Amino acid sequence: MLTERQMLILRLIVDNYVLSAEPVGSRTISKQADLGLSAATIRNEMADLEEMGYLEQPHASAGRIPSQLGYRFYVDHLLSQGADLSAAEIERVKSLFTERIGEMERVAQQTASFLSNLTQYTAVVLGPQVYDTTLKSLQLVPISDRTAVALVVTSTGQVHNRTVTIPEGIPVRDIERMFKVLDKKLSGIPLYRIRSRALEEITLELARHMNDFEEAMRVLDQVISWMGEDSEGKLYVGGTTNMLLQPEFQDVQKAKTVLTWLEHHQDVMEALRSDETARGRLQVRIGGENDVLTLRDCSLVTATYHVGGAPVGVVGVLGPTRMDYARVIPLLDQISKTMTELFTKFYAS
Amino acid sequence: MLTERQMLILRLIVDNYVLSAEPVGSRTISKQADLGLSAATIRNEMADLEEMGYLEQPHASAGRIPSQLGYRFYVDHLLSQGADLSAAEIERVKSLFTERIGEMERVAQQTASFLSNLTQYTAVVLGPQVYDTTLKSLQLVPISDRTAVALVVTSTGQVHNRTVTIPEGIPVRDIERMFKVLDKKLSGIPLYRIRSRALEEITLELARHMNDFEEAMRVLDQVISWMGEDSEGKLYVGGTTNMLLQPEFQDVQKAKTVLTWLEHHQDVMEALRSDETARGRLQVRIGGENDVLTLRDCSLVTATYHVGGAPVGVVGVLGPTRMDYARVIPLLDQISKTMTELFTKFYAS
DNA sequence: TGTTAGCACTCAGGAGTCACGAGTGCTAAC
DNA sequence: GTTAGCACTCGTGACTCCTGAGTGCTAACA
Repeated sequence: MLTERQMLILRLIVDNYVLSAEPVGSRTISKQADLGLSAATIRNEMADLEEMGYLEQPHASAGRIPSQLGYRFYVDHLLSQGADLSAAEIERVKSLFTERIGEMERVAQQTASFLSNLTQYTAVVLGPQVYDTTLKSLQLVPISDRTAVALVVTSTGQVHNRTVTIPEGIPVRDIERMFKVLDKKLSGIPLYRIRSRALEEITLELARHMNDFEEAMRVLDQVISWMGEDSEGKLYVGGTTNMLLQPEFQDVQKAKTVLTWLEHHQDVMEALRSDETARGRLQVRIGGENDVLTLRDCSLVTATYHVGGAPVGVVGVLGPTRMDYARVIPLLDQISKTMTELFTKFYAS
Repeated sequence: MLTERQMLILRLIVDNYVLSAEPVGSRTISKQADLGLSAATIRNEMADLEEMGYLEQPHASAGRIPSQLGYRFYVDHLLSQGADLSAAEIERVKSLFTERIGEMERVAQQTASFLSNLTQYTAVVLGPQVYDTTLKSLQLVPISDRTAVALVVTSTGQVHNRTVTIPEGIPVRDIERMFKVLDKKLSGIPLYRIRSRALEEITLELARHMNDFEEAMRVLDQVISWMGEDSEGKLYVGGTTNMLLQPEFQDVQKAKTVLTWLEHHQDVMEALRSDETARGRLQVRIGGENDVLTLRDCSLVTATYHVGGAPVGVVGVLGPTRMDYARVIPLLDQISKTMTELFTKFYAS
């Protein structure tokens, strides 16, 4: 639909606007572009682009800014070719991950902080999900007469722990024994199944070992009940305050809504997870394309990382709609690839 | 130095300013106060108070606002009497803590969010320190051939874990055996000592059991090395964005400095920890009294909570200097008391 | 001697006006 | 199809003026 020239102009406008955050005028383009076109010509093209919905005019005597549709076209068609990182940059990303291997749980945290530093936007990382991971070990460490710490280690190397209080009347010894039985019986079983199926299966076994069965069950439930919820992976946010660097968030009220949203990890995770299940590996949600109303002035670029072909987590960058897509997208692409490599290598057992 | 009447006026000015965030004029006071004094009289007193340094005038034709010294006097002398929570409120605070016992690690987090909700300021909680706590259990759970998760459980019920990579050439079995030996040898020893003393002590023992001693030592070091650092307790922040509610932070630049500071947990922890070692149980740092330059427009009210007489953590509220001290101080006092009770009861083993 | 009424003075903030300039749309000529 | 020229638009910043809240001071009062 668009002529070559129109696409070029649209691209130049987006590029300029991303950089300056101010409406781009025809003269600016005519001076920059190699094609020797006068401002008047550009103006005609701009008018056409506006009519087609790719550009907007904040007010009559201002330049043009890209519309949501404009960004979308830019991302879909004007970016793909040659939008890759240089070999040097790829190396740089990789080196950041190889430095401190062996602290898997912190990788997500580090990635968030690194990514936000690099982009000057806010970074979000959804830690590896443990849905189809299995139980590796279940342990109980007594602390005092009535308290103990229950430990759950998953096949992905994640550790979950919960302090449990032991009801009066039951010796800690008994509970310890119960956990030892469970450890043997349950290891290797997927986490999400443990609660439903495994519980029944071991009921008989347990009853044999224990007197006060009912009470003991309650203790166990304290540990197991949260496995479902908690197996969802944690959220890591980096560079929240970078949002305040952007001119579009100089208004405190506007900034507050976004920052508050970022504080509600549940909501953020939901937004990220919906991308995880999407078809593509890399998602770009521009402004109103976000389901969340709060993000109508923001863009969220996300990439999933995988283990053995299955998506296990999400890396994302949140910024204003006027985002430097040309930089963020390849970067995120590379990072998610590197994370996939890393996690695959690590979890391969 | 101050007459009764001057103190009353100072108190009224602070009370009003805290509420309205706008300079308080003489007429406002004369209308409110029960003492039948005209605005002119109040003006005279105000002029005196200003001369003494307790009040300030933003500009000639404006009302007065409390100076740092004014707040200090208010906190020190005008607040103490009857500045306690009502019995009902005390109950309310207590009930919030009794609801979900058994999740000690989350208490700090919950307190932060609860406190920020209640005050509309930002809340910071320094989780229980584990300095003089001892090792309860040290365990290794193998994940794959070359990786394993090391678990450290402390006498306070906290769990630390780290993924370790096992160097080629050493069978996981050997490492497992080493950990079992260590578990027995080290349990009961204070965390901060483990690295220095215990290592030497068990060297001989270990050498007997293992062939590739050097390499194994490296694995162990991965686990132990971070104990010192990590035993410092974690920081929990709640209601960061509440800062943006305050009129004094409507300027994005001002807000950004404070919010960014809050993102640097190390710095915040340092600020809190300096209060922990201070004499009093309850600290009020008003504006420039804070060492941190960033906080010169803020006040930080902190209270320590204890276990067995020794301070183990800090609860704090961060807000503008124009803070509702009359509300925050008793609240924080009560919360720290309740936390002390709670932790004491819990850690008593 | 402390308190009050009255009055002149100050000053931040909002409303109104104006000029500037960046940018557009349109028309006519190339 | 492209461009030069020109009239038109409109946000922005500078300037002025006005208002009202609040002060300080003085003189009178109890």
